[in-house]
Amino acid sequence: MASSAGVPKRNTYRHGDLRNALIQAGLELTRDSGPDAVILREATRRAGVVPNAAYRHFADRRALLRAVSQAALAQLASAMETELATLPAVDDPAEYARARIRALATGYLRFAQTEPGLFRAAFSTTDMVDTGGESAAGAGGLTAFQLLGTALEDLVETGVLPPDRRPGAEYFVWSAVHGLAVLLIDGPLRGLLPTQAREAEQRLMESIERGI
Amino acid sequence: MASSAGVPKRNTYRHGDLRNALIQAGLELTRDSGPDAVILREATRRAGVVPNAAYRHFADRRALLRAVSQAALAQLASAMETELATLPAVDDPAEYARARIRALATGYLRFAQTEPGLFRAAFSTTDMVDTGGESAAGAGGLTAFQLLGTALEDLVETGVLPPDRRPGAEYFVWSAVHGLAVLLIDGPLRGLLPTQAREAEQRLMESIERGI
DNA sequence: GGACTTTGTGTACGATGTCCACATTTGCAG
DNA sequence: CTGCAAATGTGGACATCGTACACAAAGTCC
Repeated sequence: MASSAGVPKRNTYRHGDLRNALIQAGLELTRDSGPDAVILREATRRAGVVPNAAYRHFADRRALLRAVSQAALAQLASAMETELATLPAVDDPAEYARARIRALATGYLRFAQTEPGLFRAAFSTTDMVDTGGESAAGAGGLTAFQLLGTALEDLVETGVLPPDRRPGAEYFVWSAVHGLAVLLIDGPLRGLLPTQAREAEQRLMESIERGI
Repeated sequence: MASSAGVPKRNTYRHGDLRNALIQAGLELTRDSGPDAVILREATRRAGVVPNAAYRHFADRRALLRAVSQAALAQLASAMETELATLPAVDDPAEYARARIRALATGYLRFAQTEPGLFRAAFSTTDMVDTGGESAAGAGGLTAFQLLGTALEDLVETGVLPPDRRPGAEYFVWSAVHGLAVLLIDGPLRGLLPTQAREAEQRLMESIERGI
């Protein structure tokens, strides 16, 4: 019932790119619900391979989940980069730096709400030591945190953020944005109308700018 | 291996308080890791009852998990109340109102770090419609959000928070605190030394006060 | 062209969630 | 009281999952 012979039935004994196929399948699985939906057997099924084949590429289910998580983090980073790219040029460098922060936050929140399953997966694994690992980076080669970091750096250089308030700033910004994202998709703010969600986002970003 | 006859072996046919026993067992299970550890069969085992008995009290595993989640939310609220209670009296009502907010945040963060498993469980269930349900309230009868709400109310009354900034304020405060909690126990900030965690908390609370 | 390594297969086991039929007890109507 | 329905617990069964172990096929390298 889960898989109805939708697999191309490879004729080579080797799959060729199983590891990636499994991660891809994992992404699909997590997409419409969350990391719990990443079933090892189902992933191998979709890759047209016997369950145990997965163990040639991942130590166990959790290892697969970690890889999927990395891929999801990369997508998050890409979403943020994309949002950055839409920024129109602004004369005032200070204002531009501020706009970049807002854009990053918007990209983060947008991604969380558009792809809650992937977002959950991205932050699921308790033992993800490497949110900074290169496999978590977006197309531009930077991870979500590095993106935020450089934006904060610019904020300091343009004189918007006093240097003595720079240390720890990412903790605050990131916490606020991440917190809202989580509350919106899993927490008690889930079920807010899109309009209300936007209001909350606006309100949050104002407070971030004021509080940073 | 999991359960080694540690159950009092009831002699009555009826358990008497199975529903509660199951929730209690669920809390124990979730305590040292998270909601995934809430195994229905294991819970019944600990209650000294056959697996299917659970279905007389819960529709399925997820229903049990919801109940456990509510209980965890209640513990969170209690932790916050406790933190509130430790506040020494202060003359300045404005300063006192501010201190209450800080205390609530501290209680929230402390609970998350002391009992990460319970904290995860509290916010695990995707369909928790009732974070405001009475079963989620602490000893004082208020839920975590109600506690925050009344504190914000006081902030307005004492003139600290301009009334026009009141709407949506809880989204911001809560997001920031919740976000840090999550990042600290699951996210990339996990593994921060306790001292560093405290610093991050301090920094966050300053920014919250500034940004609110 | 053979030996070694990598990758996929087959079979099997224990554990879990849940279903269905049955057993025991409680509580209430008469 | 008595008897019967509702509530609660038991037993057995099934599909599914993660994973272990032994084996098979296909690359790789001398």
